Amino acid sequence: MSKIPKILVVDDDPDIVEILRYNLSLGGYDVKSAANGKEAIKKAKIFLPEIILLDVMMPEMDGIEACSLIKEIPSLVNTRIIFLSARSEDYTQLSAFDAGADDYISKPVKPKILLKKIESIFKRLNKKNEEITLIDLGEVKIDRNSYLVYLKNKEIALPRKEFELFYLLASKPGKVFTRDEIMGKVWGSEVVVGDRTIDVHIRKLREKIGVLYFKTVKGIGYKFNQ
Amino acid sequence: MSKIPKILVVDDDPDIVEILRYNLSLGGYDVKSAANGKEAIKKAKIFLPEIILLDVMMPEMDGIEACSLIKEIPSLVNTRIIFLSARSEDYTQLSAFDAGADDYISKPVKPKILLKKIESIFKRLNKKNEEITLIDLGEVKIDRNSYLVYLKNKEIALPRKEFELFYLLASKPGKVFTRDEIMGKVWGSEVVVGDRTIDVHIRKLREKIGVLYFKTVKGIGYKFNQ
DNA sequence: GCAGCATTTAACAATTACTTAATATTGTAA
DNA sequence: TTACAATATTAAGTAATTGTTAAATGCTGC
Repeated sequence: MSKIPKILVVDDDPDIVEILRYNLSLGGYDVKSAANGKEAIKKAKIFLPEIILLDVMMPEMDGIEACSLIKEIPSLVNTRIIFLSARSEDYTQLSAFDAGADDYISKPVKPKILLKKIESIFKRLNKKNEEITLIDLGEVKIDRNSYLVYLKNKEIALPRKEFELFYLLASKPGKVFTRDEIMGKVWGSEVVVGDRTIDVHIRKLREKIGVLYFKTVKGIGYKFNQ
Repeated sequence: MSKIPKILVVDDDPDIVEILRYNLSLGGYDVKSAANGKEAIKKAKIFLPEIILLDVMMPEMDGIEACSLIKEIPSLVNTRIIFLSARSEDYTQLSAFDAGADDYISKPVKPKILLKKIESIFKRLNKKNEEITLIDLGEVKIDRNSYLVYLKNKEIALPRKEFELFYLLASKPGKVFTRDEIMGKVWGSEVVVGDRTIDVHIRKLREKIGVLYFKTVKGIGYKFNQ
């Protein structure tokens, strides 16, 4: 993601808008604001924010209604909406989620929590775009949704690391993944584990999926062959 | 929704009652009125309105007290209550919501705003009724309306958290829900509870519904299997 | 304020996943 | 072919996650 993430803040109380705007700006976001539901919808259409912070209680059009309307605008279907409210009862939460809310923060808003939430939403957004939930190679299928692998329609459950490794290799059949690449993507670049760890996992995969699928390229790494 | 929506207007000032009655009638609603809290409760029990407009300041029994009492009447639990008040301070709003109010309009009431609010409440009410309240997987049925679970036609009552967890997992059979996901959707993302809380609830479900339905995906989360 | 249930915590056990270490085997370049 | 570095194979050790209980805490209706 290269662009600066955009956030629209909607609250009828200018003080709250200012506090939020200040904190979010510090967090490096591109912030705009609106004072009510109507204005929010108008501005959102032009601004196209990734996230909208929406007060539940507002004059004229309340947040829940605004949320419903926003969710119906095609260019904003992927916009995440976070509600702000003084009440945190189940009732409100429920109708908020019915209206299409993605998260919920109760007032008074603590800047740290807010920023954390926003960050985690962006992380999720980016992840979603990268990830495909199903790799379908005919004989072999890998379903991230259920964390299952299908081999000739036989269902196989794999432990996490094996699954991730398999998923990585199968994401580009025929491509050779270097050990460094595998290490970085499956284990994370900070984790330090021994040389043999990858081999052992490959072995497990060969055992469970079939030897011929996993080709060693000596000195380089491994590749998956259909 | 085929019936004409019913609204009960409660205010000690006959002029205000008349204005509201006039505007709401134009809006196509079936309107009745009461002049104080006591009368309101009496009439509400018979009239069974979907919405009650309740003045906060009234002689004898104020709106907040009346609201609390109304919310305790079983046949009126689904009735939405909108407060009317000359004051719009936070203080009033808070105690109104504590009493179970669903919305709030400050006087002088602008007919347009009033009608819009009412309309949006009805829209929400209807939407809720339309929404899937029953998950039917054959052997297993989960009914949101009654908060009951049917297992091979045997009725099982679950406590709220267990129910919500079950409902979430069963909403997408086969999908693995991560612990974070479960936490966010069942507990709310702000709530902080210990690591073992989810496990304990899963355990209860396994105990009551059956072990084989709930699959652990170690390192990821849980999924429901039919 | 108390009874009864719901929910959470905490401590520990059990299980599973992951890593390592030791050794064997393989592929390849000289 | 030989030497040797890279990889394979095991089994065992270690770490991480989840399961289980019981007890503590919270909550709700009387």
